[in-house]
Amino acid sequence: MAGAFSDWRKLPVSLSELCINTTLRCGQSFRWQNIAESEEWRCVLYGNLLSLKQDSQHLYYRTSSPNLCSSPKLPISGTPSRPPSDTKINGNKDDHLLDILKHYLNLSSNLSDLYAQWSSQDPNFKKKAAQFTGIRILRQDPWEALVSFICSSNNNIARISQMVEKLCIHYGPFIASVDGRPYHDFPTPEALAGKDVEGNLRSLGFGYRAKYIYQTAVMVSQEREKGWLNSLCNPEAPAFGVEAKPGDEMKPEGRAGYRDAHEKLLELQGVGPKVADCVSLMGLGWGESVPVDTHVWQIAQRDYRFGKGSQKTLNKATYDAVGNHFRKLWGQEAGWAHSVLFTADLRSFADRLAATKKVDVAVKDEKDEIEIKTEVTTAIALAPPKAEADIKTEPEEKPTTTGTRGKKRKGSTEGIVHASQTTETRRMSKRLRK
DNA sequence: AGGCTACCTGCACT
DNA sequence: AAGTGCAGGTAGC
Repeated sequence: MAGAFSDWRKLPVSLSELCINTTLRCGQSFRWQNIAESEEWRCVLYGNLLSLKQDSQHLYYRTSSPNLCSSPKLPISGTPSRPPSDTKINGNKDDHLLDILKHYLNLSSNLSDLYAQWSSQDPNFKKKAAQFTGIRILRQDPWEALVSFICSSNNNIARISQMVEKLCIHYGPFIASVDGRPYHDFPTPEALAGKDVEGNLRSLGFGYRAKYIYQTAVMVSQEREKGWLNSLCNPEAPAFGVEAKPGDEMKPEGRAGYRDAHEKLLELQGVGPKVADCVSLMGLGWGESVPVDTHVWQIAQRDYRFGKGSQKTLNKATYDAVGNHFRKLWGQEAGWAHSVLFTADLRSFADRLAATKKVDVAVKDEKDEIEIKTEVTTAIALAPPKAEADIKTEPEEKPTTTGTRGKKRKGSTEGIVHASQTTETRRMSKRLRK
């Protein structure tokens, strides 16, 4: 199977700037597949089968070799901004891959600085974020984000992922096959607007979302201008391959472009305020978008004194009030901060909070820069439940990491075992230690 | 305008 | 072993 891929290339990134093990499975993208044996993550991006893994200093990436996936693939039509994936055979395929990665992983901004800023404004964020560093908002394809989050309504992450996988297999272009497993890209709006799509999706287990997806695909592919969805992007964070332009000024309810995108998304079937905000944040690059779902509403009530007095229920007014509050508290990238707290609240990450024994955070000023020292001490593994002897645990990932094994809940073993991997002790930079 | 309720499905939990 | 509740909501009264 290694033969199907190019050699690993690496990019220097610290775990506090990016933690793929958290970012790729915290409910942003539903398409990344974890390969347990090789500790890598796979997904098709812009027609390329991409593979990622990470250690404390580097992000490693590779792609499936083009000469090995010889089957003629159809051109992806209908998505104008999607750049051709297999141009420049002898050109810089590696550079192209790196461009995709930097864009998708949104690597241009300094996450440590953002965490420091959010922490200084909000004690609750500071407390929760210590165990959840390196969470980055991905810049996903807007259409994929739209369909994925239509699927997400009244649903759980595991099934959303299954549904997105089915969309790709049944309606997305085939890209490559590895270990007998086919990898497809995400389907175009045209593909999902075809005949019998609604009925087929229903029989594939999509439930009432089948109609929403079909109707939205028809609207986007037939009742809107080509490139309409991408035109709703934040001009400072445009679709892949499009040049960035300056945006407008921030306001309490968000920038004008964000409000406009939100309003237009609401016209689509199956898209309410929450889904519109998810698409705005993760697909259109509007950092101030704060999706308020059941989790966030609970967080707002529990930690930010919402839900009292007149605003008992989560209606339109309360929804906007929560978003405005977090924008005021966290600033222009409030949606990023929101995502960190959302992840900390996910059940599949619950062991990370339970296992954490002590957290020390020190912030120090050095000229213009702010350095953060974060030290997270994790409890030694709790005794695994009885029938667990044969459950595979990952080999020691790093010599510096204490061998923890997540407290296991009944059932979902895999998520928990993986969750504890990312909790580890980090040291400040040498520079600061002097 | 704001507050219900039905809606598909699979899985954890009783 | 069948039954219940819930999961990153939305549309339509």
